[in-house]
Amino acid sequence: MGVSLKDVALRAGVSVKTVSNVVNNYPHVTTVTRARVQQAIDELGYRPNLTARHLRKGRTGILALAVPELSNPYFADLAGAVIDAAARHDYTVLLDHTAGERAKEILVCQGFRSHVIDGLILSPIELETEDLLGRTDTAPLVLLGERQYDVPYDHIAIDNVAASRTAVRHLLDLGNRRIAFLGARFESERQPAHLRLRGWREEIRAAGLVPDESLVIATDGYGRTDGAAAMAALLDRGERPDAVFAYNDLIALGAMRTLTERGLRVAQDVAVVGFDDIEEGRFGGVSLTTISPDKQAIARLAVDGLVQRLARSPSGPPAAEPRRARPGFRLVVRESTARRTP
Amino acid sequence: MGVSLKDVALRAGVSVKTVSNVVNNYPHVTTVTRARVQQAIDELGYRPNLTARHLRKGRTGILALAVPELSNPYFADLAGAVIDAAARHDYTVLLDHTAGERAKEILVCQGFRSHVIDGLILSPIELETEDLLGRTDTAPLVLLGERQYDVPYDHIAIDNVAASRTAVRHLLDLGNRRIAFLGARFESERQPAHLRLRGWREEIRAAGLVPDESLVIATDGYGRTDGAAAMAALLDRGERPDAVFAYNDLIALGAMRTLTERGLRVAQDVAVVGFDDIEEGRFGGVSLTTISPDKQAIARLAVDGLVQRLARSPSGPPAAEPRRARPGFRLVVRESTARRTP
DNA sequence: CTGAAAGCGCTTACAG
DNA sequence: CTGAAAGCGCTTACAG
Repeated sequence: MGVSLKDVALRAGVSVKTVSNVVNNYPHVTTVTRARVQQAIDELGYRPNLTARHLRKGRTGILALAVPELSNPYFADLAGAVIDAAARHDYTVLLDHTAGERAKEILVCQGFRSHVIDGLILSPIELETEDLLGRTDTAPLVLLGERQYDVPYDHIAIDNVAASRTAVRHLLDLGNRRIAFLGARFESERQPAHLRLRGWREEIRAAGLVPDESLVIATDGYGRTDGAAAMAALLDRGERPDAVFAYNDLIALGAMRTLTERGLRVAQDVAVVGFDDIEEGRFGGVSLTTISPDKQAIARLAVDGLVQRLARSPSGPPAAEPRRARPGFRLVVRESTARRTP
Repeated sequence: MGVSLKDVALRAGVSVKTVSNVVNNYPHVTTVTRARVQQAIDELGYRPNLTARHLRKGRTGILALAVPELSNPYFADLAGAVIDAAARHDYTVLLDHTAGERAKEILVCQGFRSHVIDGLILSPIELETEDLLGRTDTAPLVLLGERQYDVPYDHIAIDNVAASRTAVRHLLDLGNRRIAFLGARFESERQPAHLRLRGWREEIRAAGLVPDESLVIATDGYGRTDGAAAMAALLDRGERPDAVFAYNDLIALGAMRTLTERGLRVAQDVAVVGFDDIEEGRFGGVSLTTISPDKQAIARLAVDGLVQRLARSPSGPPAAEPRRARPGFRLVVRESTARRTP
């Protein structure tokens, strides 16, 4: 179908080697030869077959990124940042989403129909340590996010406990005492929300208070509707916190919606802090105070780590020892925690 | 590095052909042979090299999707839907974003470092007809969205004029007469917002009114900040519309933020309608009335079209004649256009 | 039902 | 500075 190196070589009256040299911009090709080859390329409309090149070189130039949901703006933004970071190294990104389901996460880890990728960046939710230990795919893997694993893979995550403590301290400084925590799946040590809940507990204790576990509400998922339902459940139980710290912005935004519907004023009646700093939080009726992780740094660290490993041993088992990177975060104060006017 | 078919064949004491047959689940392999081969595969941990398979078959199993921005929830949701639709056909998705810049869109069209893909789905903003006519890449292409081109490629878009008219009629039915239009790049016939602006004009005329062009505001981009700025500009000019129809939800949400900041009540003072039906619109302080395009259908039509073409002529020039598909849409009425209590 | 061999389009030592 | 040839790992007519 396509035009091959051989066709170009034939037309230019040189060997394929020479054409290859021209295509790959190798030095040491006579100007005149180069011109002749280039002309043949143009006339024939030759385009190199990357698949063949990949087969030969053992690399594809493709990185995969798997996140729970693209519909969560945090992950959509992260994906954009990863695509940009990858482009800087001439890599292209294959995107997948797992819905946060263990089976799908395992599939992705195992290189499911993806022997085509050079490396993988995964943001897991339900994946277990054993799934990772049983991994047979040889492409380098970088883990993202709050989950903790004892496995020999690079791991990139902000300090979730410290970030949560910062958020809770802000709420305490404002005079709040009954601070609710809204989040999903924090039962076990290893689960996603665990570290943020721990930050909530630690900071409340550090203030000399006793964490009120009845103010901890488990959401079903990580979306706006989950936050709205959790807030409603809390209020229905007759609890009336003076502040809410949510696992993420989406849950916080859902909670704010419920507060408004119930006639409670965000900030004045109930202060709210989220986590992620998605742009949406800045544009609601009341803008949202939140923890802003450095997404650019996360994307860059993930991609750079992969690229480095790839340069060292193309698709081999972890050569260098696994790294844990800690990108930064900051608290962004907005209207949802405006100081109450007494 | 990896284990090849040959290694497995050697171990199982059969030819590579037989191993290939087993791997590909071809019938006509003795149960005993199959078992022996399978055992060798397991022992060696053999994983087929997809790149080699691709080279041989001339197909990669990868579809590319290029959207303007992943940070726009509409496109993030669309990307998710495309990934799911592709998975149903055993295709995987390479994602790229163009920032709506012509140069980047051309690059994507030309198969920029992407001879690895079987087909391309592109949602263009600035791309011109000539860019498309000059396309040399042979991978089938499906165009998405409002832009109109006279080119031999599949095009999938809802009826933007009809959708806009529906939105404006809703506003008129509510008794609004001064309806502003907020959108980007609608100057030329071919530009993205042109059809939606046309719908605004047509419906106002159909109501026996004269479209007031001073209520048409060009935004810089398609985001929340652009909508907020456009609304502010309009109010600063002393105009006080009784309704706003925005090119998309993000612009509408930004406009709503400005209205609130200026002490105007959304719905009671100024009704607002957006376009896209992103989830965020349902959770603001005031939920947003919007046009909801059938994203699932759009994704399905795009992927199915590509897959069909691929089945026919793997990466050849458009064999079948180009199709224009028209997925549906509906108006979703929410609080931002609640009937005014007189 | 299975084997030997060619070839997908490229890169890369190895010669000259 | 350029050529002839092997080989990346697979699939697929062609035989048997």
